[in-house]
Amino acid sequence: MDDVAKHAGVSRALVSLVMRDSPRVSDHSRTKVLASANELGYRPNVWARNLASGQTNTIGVMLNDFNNPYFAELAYGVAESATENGMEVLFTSGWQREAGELAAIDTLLNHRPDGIVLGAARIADDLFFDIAAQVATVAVSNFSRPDSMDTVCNDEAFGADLVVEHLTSLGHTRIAHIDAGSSPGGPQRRRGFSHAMAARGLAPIVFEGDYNEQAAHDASVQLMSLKEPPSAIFAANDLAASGVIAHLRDTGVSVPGDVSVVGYDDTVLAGLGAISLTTVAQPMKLAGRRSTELLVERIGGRDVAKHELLRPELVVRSTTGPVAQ
Amino acid sequence: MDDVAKHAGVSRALVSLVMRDSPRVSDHSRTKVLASANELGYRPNVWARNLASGQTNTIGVMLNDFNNPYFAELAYGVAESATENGMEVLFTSGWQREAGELAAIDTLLNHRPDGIVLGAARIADDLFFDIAAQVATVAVSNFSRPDSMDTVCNDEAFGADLVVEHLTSLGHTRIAHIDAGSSPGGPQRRRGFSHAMAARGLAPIVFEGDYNEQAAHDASVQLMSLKEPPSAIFAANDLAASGVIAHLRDTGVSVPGDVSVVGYDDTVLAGLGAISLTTVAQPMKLAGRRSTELLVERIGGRDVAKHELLRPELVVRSTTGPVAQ
DNA sequence: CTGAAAGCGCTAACAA
DNA sequence: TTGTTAGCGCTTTCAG
Repeated sequence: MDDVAKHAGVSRALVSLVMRDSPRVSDHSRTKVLASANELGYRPNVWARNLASGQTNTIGVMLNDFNNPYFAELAYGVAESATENGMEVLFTSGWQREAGELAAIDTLLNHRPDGIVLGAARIADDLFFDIAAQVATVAVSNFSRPDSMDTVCNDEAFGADLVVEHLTSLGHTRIAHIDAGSSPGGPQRRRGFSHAMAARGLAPIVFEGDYNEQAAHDASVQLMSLKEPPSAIFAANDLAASGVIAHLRDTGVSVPGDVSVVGYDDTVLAGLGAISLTTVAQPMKLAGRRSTELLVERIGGRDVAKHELLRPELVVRSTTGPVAQ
Repeated sequence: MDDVAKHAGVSRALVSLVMRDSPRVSDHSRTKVLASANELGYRPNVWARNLASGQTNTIGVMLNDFNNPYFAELAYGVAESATENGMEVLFTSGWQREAGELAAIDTLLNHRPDGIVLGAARIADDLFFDIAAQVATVAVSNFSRPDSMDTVCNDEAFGADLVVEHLTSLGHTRIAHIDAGSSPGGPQRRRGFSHAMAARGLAPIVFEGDYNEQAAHDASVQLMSLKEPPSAIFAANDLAASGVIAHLRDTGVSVPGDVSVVGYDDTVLAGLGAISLTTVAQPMKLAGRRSTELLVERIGGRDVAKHELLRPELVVRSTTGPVAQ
């Protein structure tokens, strides 16, 4: 910094002001300093800056799983909004294991970001409290509502209702849901489905599954061996829907000719030409944007918790059709 | 730190030694200090530590795209190996755009990790030099070989040869490759394919495509309208293969009855029950592990570049079969 | 806009 | 094994 000051013929304090984008520097000085900095290959040392200022201008994001497009969208939303707010973003992954999540959060906390967003973390509630006590925190897709932190969730009940509405409008009445057990969002989707069916005077058929192909495949086997198999299956998510479709195809059942299938999440695989799955799109990018904004507010001083509920949309593709005559 | 020292009744220096896992501290003092630290909720301030020590014990990873399982595996390998080496990992994404990559690398550089991994970065070669001059760097899946940095690549030619060997052993002779143009790895795969075909006395059919569904779909349309359409198609990657399969299915061509299709990368979508694609698996997790290890060596003082070439494997699923009679 | 001075929380010699 | 003493590179405050 001294070198830059010398090179530009100004004081160290001025260089500091320029590097911090202070408004009270003349344009002339600013360009001069910037030029010198560039020429000397000077890059402010964040550690020193953080140490002195107590701020990082960085937000940390813990993603339960890098392998899930659902989180990729969330990450993108956070990054986009953070850039607009002049902040940087660092990511860690929990690799789908709770121990991994803990380590990931620890890494984040070690680097002391100004705020963190927890993507569908499956850690215990009191750990959430611990974390929120240390740094501004927003939890995404976590339905517990501790008042110490903000949350952003999807309106799962509304999504389930969209699915039921779509299927009934196609004439389906025997509709089955393969759920996600107690995995995050699972209970909400199941409840939403049951309500939506009941509201239309239909009996909800629910089988236990999970957010993966195998569990859904197995549930599908049971489902199709019922005396009166359903004419439509609403799977826990896209991956589960893929498992169902694979099973139906293997057993010579036409999709959507004989049975309609709906997924959830609108991940890349749903859009694949070879699958083309009707599904429910969650606004994860928006969730990411909102998370960043909530964090910025928190950092700015807000101290009451906010809880957001986002509305999903139905994306109709080729795996749903009129009920067979 | 002072508080902890006071609480434990020792010197600040001792606390520092304990926090750094120094071997020359008595077990008695260590447990005492650790207990106090825990009780007081003390967490060493990394900024101060980094500033004073000049080290972060962190490695940064730039992934071109969070949405690609190919990178997720790489990330996992890096993380796993880093943990074993007592280091932490921070990720950024380039969101598939060059400007994004630059920003992502900048964020990483700002936090001054001990080393960085560049996952299939598409930035210019001289930028690589710039970066490698600032910090220990390893480039993954980048075939330029500047001696200032280590590289880890997949043996694309070998992978292409595996595909050709598999298809010819099934009796195919009219085999087409939809390539990835000049995208990373594309030229290598194309060349490997041509060599493998030529080595077996077969004429290589090559159409230009890219690493996405649409480009492959379009190429497939052209390919199938040839006077003598191929009996097997080797796509640039799994996504491209999905585009090909969608087109074939839409036009009533049976896979693999009429035409066999092979992908590349063995991403999740290849394993999907609804697709079940024969593909080439790249050892990306291993690539991640090797990257970390190379970095650790570099940080440890090695100053000659190492370049690694990893061997892919063929994964046979349901989209390839004997040539139609 | 400048210059000086204090200090962020820690590490790294060195001496005790 | 412990205590002491300098910094690490920056921000912040304040008077000019």
